[in-house]
Amino acid sequence: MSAYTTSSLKAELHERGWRLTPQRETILHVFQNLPEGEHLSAEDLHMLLQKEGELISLSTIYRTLKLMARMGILRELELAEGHKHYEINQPYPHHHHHLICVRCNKTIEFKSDSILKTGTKTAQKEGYHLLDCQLTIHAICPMCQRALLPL
Amino acid sequence: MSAYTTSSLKAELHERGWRLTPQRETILHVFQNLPEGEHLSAEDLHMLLQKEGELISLSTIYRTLKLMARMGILRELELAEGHKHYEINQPYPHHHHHLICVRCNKTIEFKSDSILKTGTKTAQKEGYHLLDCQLTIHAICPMCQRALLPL
DNA sequence: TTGCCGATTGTGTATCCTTCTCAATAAGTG
DNA sequence: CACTTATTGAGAAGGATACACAATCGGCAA
Repeated sequence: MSAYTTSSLKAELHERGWRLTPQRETILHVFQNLPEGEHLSAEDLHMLLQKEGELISLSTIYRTLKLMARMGILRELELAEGHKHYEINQPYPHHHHHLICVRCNKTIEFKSDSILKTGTKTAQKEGYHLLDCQLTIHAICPMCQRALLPL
Repeated sequence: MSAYTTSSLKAELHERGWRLTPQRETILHVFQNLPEGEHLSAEDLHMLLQKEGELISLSTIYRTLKLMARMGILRELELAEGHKHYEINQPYPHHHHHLICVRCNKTIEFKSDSILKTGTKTAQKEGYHLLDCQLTIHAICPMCQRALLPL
């Protein structure tokens, strides 16, 4: 889990016989420049790029998001039902976790050194190569508790 | 986060004007009797019930799984791409987390009191009503590291 | 710089999980 | 026992994601 630059992306791609394309570089840049706490779905990313005049097909977007998640560059988040969100996978001390309301999807980010340590240690102990480690707390936010809405 | 019985399920359903049906009771029983470390997808559950002669429609299964997850009775797990898995949401000291290989989906369970504490404290601090708290570690298992397969 | 090989892209299509619709059924209450 | 309304089941619909394949282009070696 470390910060990525275009050249480190290129290096890691080449290591596996893969290629650095403008599309991959563009997508990496988008996530690098995203404010902390923001995350995008495939559709979000597609529309955002269109607005900027970058026409990258949805297929490529899906392929790239999955690729970068499996490389450990992006984190795959389950913040809402039905689709995934992605954000850059930042190392300590920017690494964080999510507290999510299952009713309205209001999400709060929080940090915890000890969790990251536990995750790192657990992966290491089992011989796994760590990509991402996220604590997801499912809960009901104060407003939704009061509302007493149907589930 | 506490253990559920038929009568506590009934009570909590009635509290909201809902009903205890044989289907809901049956599904709860299945999860209660599942060995620790096992988890089912909607499809798995459907087939398992068919084998036992319990014919519950897929629609009802999906509805019930979601309902129970939102009540905090079941945990929704993302152990593989494309579909969710469910397991009973057990309290301390059975509460556990998952270390998952993103390549082959090999999953290892592990426990951590401190994570559960952190999760509980964080939810409390924000006024959220805790339903579930799970650390998910995405990584590559030793075998897949050696295989050097394409992502 | 040029040419080649093969990875990657884009378009349209296919797939699969999950949700929805609605009439029929049945749980809970007085 | 009757009534109200939540729930079920069957099939259809929806939506996110993956796939197929021809066209394109990145990287490398001459």
